[in-house]
Amino acid sequence: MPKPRKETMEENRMKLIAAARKAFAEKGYSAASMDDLTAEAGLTRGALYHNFGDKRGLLAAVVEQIDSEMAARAQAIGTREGDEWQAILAEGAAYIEMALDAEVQRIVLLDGPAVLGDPSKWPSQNSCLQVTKRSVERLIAQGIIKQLDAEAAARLLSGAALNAALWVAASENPPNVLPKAVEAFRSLADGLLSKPS
Amino acid sequence: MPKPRKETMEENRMKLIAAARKAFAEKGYSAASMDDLTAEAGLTRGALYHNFGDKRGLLAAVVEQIDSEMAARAQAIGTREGDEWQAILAEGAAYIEMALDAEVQRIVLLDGPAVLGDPSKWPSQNSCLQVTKRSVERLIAQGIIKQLDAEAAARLLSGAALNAALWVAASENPPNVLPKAVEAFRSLADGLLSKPS
DNA sequence: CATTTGATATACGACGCGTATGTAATACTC
DNA sequence: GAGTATTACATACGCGTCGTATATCAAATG
Repeated sequence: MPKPRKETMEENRMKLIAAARKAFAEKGYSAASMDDLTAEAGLTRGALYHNFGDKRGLLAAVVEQIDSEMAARAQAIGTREGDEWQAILAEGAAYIEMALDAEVQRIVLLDGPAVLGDPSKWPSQNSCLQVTKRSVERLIAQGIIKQLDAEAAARLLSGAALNAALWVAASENPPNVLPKAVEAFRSLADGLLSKPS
Repeated sequence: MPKPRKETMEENRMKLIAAARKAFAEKGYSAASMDDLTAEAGLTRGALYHNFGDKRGLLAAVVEQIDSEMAARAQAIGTREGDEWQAILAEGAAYIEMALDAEVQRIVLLDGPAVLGDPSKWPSQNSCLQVTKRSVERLIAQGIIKQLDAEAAARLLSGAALNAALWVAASENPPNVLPKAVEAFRSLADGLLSKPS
């Protein structure tokens, strides 16, 4: 009773991605060795090149996984809120907190853009951005925020949030400055409102 | 009459930095070869390692140069404006436009953070951030914007601006989306005002 | 059961970084 | 001003890594 082939291949893909997540987060993309990384997963570079093409392909797969996890989490947090405006604020705060995780920071915020280019061109299309863009579009339709380009507004919001997170994480005492960052973010976001509160 | 030593050394430093700017901008940091780069400057890796320690050191020097150029330009643009609030808006727009330059983008926005870490920990202390932080502090003192943490607000503003630029640059038709980004940035910034206009 | 497909392993070549050592010219010291 | 020390830069080497080309071996297929 041999194991079906598709199955083991998918297992291997997951093992490689998992090992890559760890290696990329700990050593950074460029310092992570593919030999070490694949050995950690009990495989060799052969499997890696067959599945992902090259090192960049592997990074793209890892980024996509993390990005979609973040988007799902942000959306879940957003939909818990009563109104749509509170939802987008909560999403933003959630991004800031998620980006405090070293894995997210190193892989998605630092190495990702440097190696893969701007998030708007990623294969995964950057789920996080998609989510906030949808939120912005709904808020514009409802007349709650100004008639801006939805993509621009989403991009600025997310950029502000993620940069805030980088700043918090690099600070001496992250738990201490995190609330300041969130407060500043919420203030900034208020600027999008058509009727400022 | 031999040339003074300090002088030729400074010349060589500048030649290396200039060559590095070009190479890093064109090929990206990791793909830029130090052998090629130094040859372009009429030197060898010996000079490079003596002057900058390692490849990262060279990147740090390049980043510092570009960053200070950007800060000077932004400040010049800011002081042309009548009141302080208009000044900071103009600075933000200036950052967006400056970040459309491939050199700035590739070196300062992408490779810089990935290789050197968060800008707040750069040796140059990131002159751009310093400039906007000062502006924010003055505006807070004047009661024009809310009583937020100046560093947080500066960081968010700059993050929004620079992310906007990345988005614009990656778009199909940059000249077309640039005004949208600037408009969105100005709206966002309004959120910092203590008395929204 | 024979054959083919394809997923993974192995072997190879090339390149780039960092360091250790060499060299020559300038800057000190008496 | 001659001898020495300093040091800016060049050269040579070793190590590690990536990407590809080839080999192997198990599973799918007829």
